Formats: sequence, structure tokens, C-alpha cells
Amino acid sequence: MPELPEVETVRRSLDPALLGCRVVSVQAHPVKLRVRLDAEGFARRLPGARLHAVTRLGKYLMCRFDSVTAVIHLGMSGRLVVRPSPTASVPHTHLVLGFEGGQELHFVDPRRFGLAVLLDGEEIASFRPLTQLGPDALAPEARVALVASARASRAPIHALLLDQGVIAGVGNIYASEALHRAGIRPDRRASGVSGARLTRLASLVQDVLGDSIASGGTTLGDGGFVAADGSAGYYAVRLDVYGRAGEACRRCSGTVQRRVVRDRSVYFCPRCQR
DNA sequence: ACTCGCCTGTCG
DNA sequence: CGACAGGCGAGT
Repeated sequence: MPELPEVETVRRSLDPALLGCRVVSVQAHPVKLRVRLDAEGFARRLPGARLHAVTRLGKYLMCRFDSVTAVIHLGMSGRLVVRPSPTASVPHTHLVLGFEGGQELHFVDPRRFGLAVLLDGEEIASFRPLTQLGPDALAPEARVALVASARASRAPIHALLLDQGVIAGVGNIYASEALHRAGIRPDRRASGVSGARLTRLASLVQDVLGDSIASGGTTLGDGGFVAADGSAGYYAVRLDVYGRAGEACRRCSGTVQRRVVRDRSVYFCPRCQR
């Protein structure tokens, strides 16, 4: 479910709640996520450790403790929620960290496409899912990286935006939204888009991500994304095309179309996107 | 550079 | 019942 703005929203809501606090208890279940959750490792290594920082790269969160870092990815359905201790676990809760000060961090992921691993400094430097990421989509160098990759790629521009090895953090919602803002059809071959339009697209990607963060991310329907304090994001009301098939384009008199590409929905306005 | 599989839940 | 869901990676 979460893309960069939602993960950043979670990160910001974790900071005030847990930063500087020590882990006092761990409940972990050895469920199969993207990789099996090492319940025994979490339970053995985390108690007594202090949380020093929560950082983000693309859609990954890194919770840095004294000598280990928990790397967490929310997949499609993952949530991180902070609750007062004790709070009963909802179904599909795979990890609960109790912190001094009476707070609990719950990691819940019904579909189990997410990831939670505990790594030391050496392991994190070679952890594949992280090392193969491109620059974070909000970093200045992401603009250069996107333009350079697009010039060399025969893939549709939409696929390039979703490629985490090019820039990290854009998912299905914001790929459609950025292309709409840029007036570029999603199926356009990346190398066929002019340099000027690519440069503009690269900026607009950052604009749409920033706008969404400012709104606390996108929450679609019930059971959708929530920040760690349980609050929903309200960027959904500002979406131009995502989820709006058949509705009026907000920039021209066209009608938003939905198309399925490799089992993912792509939304665009055929009138103002070329 | 694609397809498919991984999972559960919701909605029509 | 099938369609669909905000992601990723193994395999071809």
C-alpha cells in the first residue's frame, strides 16, 4: 500500500513517539514475509537497545538501535502503529516492540509482502534490497538519475518510474500522478521523451511526492494507510487521475482512462497527456 | 524486459 | 464467484 509519502509520514510519526527510548520487550512470530521473520533474533538482540534514529530510503525504513538496525518494508498491506502499553494485537500482527515509557510499536501485515529484518553494520552494507536501490526519489540527484536512465531506456516511461533501481520511492499512485502533471502518456517510450520534458517530469515527481507528504499521504478507503498515530492521510482528495477512471480530467475537458499493464492499473488522460 | 507468484481482504 | 488492491523478486 505505501509509497514514499506514506512511508515518510510513518517515519515522521515514529520519531516523536519512540526516539531515544529503550526496548523492554519483544513479541515476534516467525511468519514468512518476503523473508521469514527471524523471531528468535529480534527477541534475543533487541531488549535493552535504544532507538537512535529512524531513517528512510525509498519505501524502506531503517530503525537504528545501538548495534543493530531493523529494516522494515510495508509491502502492500503493512502498517506500523504506536499504541500505549498494553494494547491487544489485531490479527496479522507479526512483531510488537515494547518501549520504556509505556509505548508499543506494532508491525501488522495481512498480505505478508512486507519485510522486517535485523542487521548489523556489516550486513546492512551488503543487504541486497537496499544496495540495488537508486537514489531516494526526493534527493536532488534523483532528477539527474531519472533523466539519464530515461535517455537510455526503451521501456515505457511509466515502468521506469516504478523501477526502484532508477529512483527509489515512486509506486503506482504517484507514477500516474506525476505523468499526468507532466502531460506525458504512460506508455511513451522513455528514450522518446524530449530532454526538456524529462527534466520537467523529474521535478514534478518530487513536487507530487512533496505535496502528498504535506497532506500526510494517501489513504484509500477503509483499512487503508494510517500513520503510526493512527491518523489517515488526506491526499486522496487531490489525486488527479489515480482511481478516477471515467471521471473528468482536472486539467482539461478529457476523461480519465484506466489501462492494465502487467497486472497493474495505469491511469491517464488521453487528451492532455501525449 | 516481461510474466508470474507470493498472500489476505474487500467489493460488485 | 471473479476482479482487484498502494510491491517486489525469481525465473525466463
